[in-house]
Amino acid sequence: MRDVIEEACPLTEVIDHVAGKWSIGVLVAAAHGPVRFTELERAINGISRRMLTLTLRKLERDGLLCRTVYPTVPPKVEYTLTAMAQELHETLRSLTDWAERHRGNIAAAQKHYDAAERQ
Amino acid sequence: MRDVIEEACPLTEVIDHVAGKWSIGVLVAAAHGPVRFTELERAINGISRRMLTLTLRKLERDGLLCRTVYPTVPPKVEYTLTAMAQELHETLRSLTDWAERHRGNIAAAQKHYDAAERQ
DNA sequence: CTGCATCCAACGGGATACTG
DNA sequence: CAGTATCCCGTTGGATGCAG
Repeated sequence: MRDVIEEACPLTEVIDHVAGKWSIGVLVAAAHGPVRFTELERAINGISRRMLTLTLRKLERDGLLCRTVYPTVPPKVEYTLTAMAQELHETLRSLTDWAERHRGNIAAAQKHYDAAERQ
Repeated sequence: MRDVIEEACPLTEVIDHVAGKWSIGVLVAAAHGPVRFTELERAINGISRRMLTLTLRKLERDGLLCRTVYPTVPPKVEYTLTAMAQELHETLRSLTDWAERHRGNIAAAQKHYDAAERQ
């Protein structure tokens, strides 16, 4: 069998861009237009300021998020998905569909597996 | 804005199933038929026995992988994707496409971002 | 051949406090 | 408002050795 890592490489790259605990949340929250820092903080339940900042920086670095600073007082910063990220967001819909079709099966499989182990 | 976590939930679930460092590799390696433990170990470059085992168990628990033991000497174990996992594997193709279309842009964005930071 | 057990290092991520 | 700085801990994953 061929080296599978090389074959799967582009796939793992995508995953890495969104694999953080909060990346998907930001992606979804910013999908329908520009969002401000505090809006994100409220929309993404449980995220800390620190993690929000880190996630935003990472997504910005990857070219998925566009950061616009308005030099006002108090400061105002808006985050927008890039075209690339919009496309990704739509692509991810098929994954959501898969998840919704099979989440029941998965839960059942896990339950069954755990029951068998405990014996 | 609504609670985004809830909305993105099924999506993060899928990611979790595949987010391990090696899960995708196993998924791809097993996509074209049953594979044995040692085959996987060789196909997935750099994986340790420990991590291979852990990854296999996790995928099996999630109902993505089917484990068949042949009670021979020496032992022989085959891993096969379940129908659900096959479906997932095909769904992931669209992600691969996205990655291949944009990996250049992403690399450029990162380079640009890093250059701007270093000033 | 196919694992499991143990030890250990690195990293992600939470809590908290401070700032332009 | 939109961050940055520190500290700290749990989890992930690598290395190695043993076993059915």
